[in-house]
Amino acid sequence: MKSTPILLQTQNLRTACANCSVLELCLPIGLNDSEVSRLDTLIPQRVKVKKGASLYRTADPLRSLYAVRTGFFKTCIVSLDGREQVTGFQMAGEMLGLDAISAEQHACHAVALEDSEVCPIHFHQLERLASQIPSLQHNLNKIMSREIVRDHSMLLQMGNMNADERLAAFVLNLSARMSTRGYSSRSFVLRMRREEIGSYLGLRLETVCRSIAQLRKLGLVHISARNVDILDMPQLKMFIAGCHRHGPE
Amino acid sequence: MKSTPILLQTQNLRTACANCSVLELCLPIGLNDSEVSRLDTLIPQRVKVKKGASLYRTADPLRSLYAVRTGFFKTCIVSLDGREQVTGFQMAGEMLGLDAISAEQHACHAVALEDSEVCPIHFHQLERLASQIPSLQHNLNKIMSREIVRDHSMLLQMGNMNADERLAAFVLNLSARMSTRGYSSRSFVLRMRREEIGSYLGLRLETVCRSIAQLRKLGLVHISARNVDILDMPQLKMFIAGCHRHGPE
DNA sequence: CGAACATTTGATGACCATCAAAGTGGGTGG
DNA sequence: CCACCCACTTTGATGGTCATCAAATGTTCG
Repeated sequence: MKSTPILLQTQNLRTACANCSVLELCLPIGLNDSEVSRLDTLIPQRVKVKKGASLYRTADPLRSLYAVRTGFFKTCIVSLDGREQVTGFQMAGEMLGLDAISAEQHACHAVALEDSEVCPIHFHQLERLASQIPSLQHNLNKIMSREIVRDHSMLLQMGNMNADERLAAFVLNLSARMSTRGYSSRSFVLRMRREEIGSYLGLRLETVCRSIAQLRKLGLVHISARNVDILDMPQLKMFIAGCHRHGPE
Repeated sequence: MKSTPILLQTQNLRTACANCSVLELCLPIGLNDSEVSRLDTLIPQRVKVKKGASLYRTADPLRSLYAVRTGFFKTCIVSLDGREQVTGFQMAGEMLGLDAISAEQHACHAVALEDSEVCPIHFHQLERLASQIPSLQHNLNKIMSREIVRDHSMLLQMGNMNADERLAAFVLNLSARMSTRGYSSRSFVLRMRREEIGSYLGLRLETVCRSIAQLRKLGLVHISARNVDILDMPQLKMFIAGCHRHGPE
């Protein structure tokens, strides 16, 4: 464990959702100016999290939810006997900590995969404010629901797709999220190691490598180290729809 | 497809959460009497769903969430190329439809596995009422969060457990939920077929059979047709904690 | 009671995990 | 700035687990 629990606090000046680059992806989406500034009051200061550091750990009491402002996180759970499962990767505009609401304590471990910055939102204050701002409550409901839909899609991948298909779906998912944030959907950089991709997809890291090689051989993507280039987006989408030969012919 | 979309409507008399046997497990938990009766007003009538019938289908517009009053459901999603994944089994006191909030339409297909009864709760009315009753909103948040935690636990099972362990975890999960509802945790009846268990666990039905045989051979459970008897609860729990020999010695 | 459906068990093979070793790249300190 | 080192990645060889195909047995319900 080289992760350090140190959270660097920054910016005593009032933070402002209104100026945030992911305003349109995040909790305040659709709120009017006055509502946004009321939400701002729940975020006294942003918090920087160094690469490799934990934002929170399993069983930490729920204090805040966290909106990722910049950077990249993974969340993982660990079974009683130490088996680890990455449950998600979170990028700018996405929320961390939703699984803590259920038992008032975090059910997973959140680690920054690069130097990152989050907006902590005190949860009980958020609930109170949400009861006064219907669209804020609705946004929170939608964000939680979206996470449920995403998880179900992962279950489909783990239950019904082979290694190559899972990797293709993973790459396409990242691609779509990059695109939503205004980055290229064709070319981007992976923030996580092969082992973490593997854990997320229910595969070993060697299998991830082999699937990368396979997709490259098919001319669908080129992945070298952490650099991803999607060469044939339509075919890649066809690939996960099962429209490809399962035999090598 | 033999499922019929017919929903039999019953009971014009006012329904009453207050008299419901799963009041303490369901959305109204912790509400006071007056709050419960306000929630009641959102449930004009209960709906019966025959075994094999669909409560809703993928892409149906979100109208209501559904609390299961009696019976048993499965939810499943289908990929573009027709691969099916069971995403959950729901019993009395559990909510159906949470995944529809995200896109205002259902993301899965809900089918009754036995004659069942649900309480439809008009979602937009629920949101409005929840903004007036903080503990109702909090309950909804907790229920959604619990679903997220459950899904993450399923991902751990699919990603890190072998077939025998998944089946053991599945049986233990049902056992705990039966117990919560006042039924025996040691002896109960499965409502789903082997194929549905398999889909849920990311296994083929034949593998489910073999894992059942394996757990029987180890003296942990006896499963015959749909009847489950847990013979050694502590050992069964140890089993999924990885505290068992992986080789046959 | 019988037909349709569900479950069980066996035989075989595919896919992926495991073990092993070589190759690559990034960060750090000299 | 370069070289070294360590962590990460890639590729190969082998075996185990689970999927597939097949056939027999059991169960349910009209």
